[in-house]
Amino acid sequence: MNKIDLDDCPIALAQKILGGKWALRILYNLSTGILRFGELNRQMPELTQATLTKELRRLESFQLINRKVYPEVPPRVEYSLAEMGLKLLPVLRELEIWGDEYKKNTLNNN
Amino acid sequence: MNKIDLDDCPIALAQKILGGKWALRILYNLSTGILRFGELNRQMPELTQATLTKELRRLESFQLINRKVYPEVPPRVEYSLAEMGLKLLPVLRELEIWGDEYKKNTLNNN
DNA sequence: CCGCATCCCACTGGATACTG
DNA sequence: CAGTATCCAGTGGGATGCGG
Repeated sequence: MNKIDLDDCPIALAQKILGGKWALRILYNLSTGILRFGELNRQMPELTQATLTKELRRLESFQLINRKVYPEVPPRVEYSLAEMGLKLLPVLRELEIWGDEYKKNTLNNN
Repeated sequence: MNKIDLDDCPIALAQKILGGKWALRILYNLSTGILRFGELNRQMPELTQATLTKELRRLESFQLINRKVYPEVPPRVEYSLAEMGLKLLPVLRELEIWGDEYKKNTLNNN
């Protein structure tokens, strides 16, 4: 039933995958390079481990990020952008520009 | 408390404003030009009048779209992109490209 | 250190009916 | 035609505690 949307509208697909509250933030953080779980969490202290884990798994299932586990003790897990995640960089850049501009334009209004 | 995010991270701001389930779809439809309420609704039959109204009001409050009411009978209301909405066009274009690409790359995998 | 399981709440957004 | 009003369900995401 929602296959119709996804076929017709790439934006609907994008919204479905990138929607959520954290997806873009996570990808944005990863755009600077590989990060470990704890590092990601420290850059976004507002979300809990549980939520971060869920989001990472979701993004992984959509093949936007890679998850590399090192069989060590203590464990180490590194996240990085996968191919489709890398292709999202132009979007993130434009979005960043827009967000900055928006803040400037609404400083006096809000 | 979330002012911290908004100051630090333009992406968080963008996600807050553009999040939702329909924001990007609506803006995407309006990117082709001015549309009346009914036309918008026809292009997205999956959402109800009530939901569409709410989203339009929200986007208007963020100054992404303009709402022009014609004092006629039957009433006519036209929606168009406002300044900050127009500045979102590059994002929408990149997102569209990405969505199309994503579909291609996942045809055999899904 | 990294993450899973469980529980739970708030809020988004949908259904439906009515109106100028 | 373009809404409002009301009510309600689903789910996204947070809190907490345990485990390898």
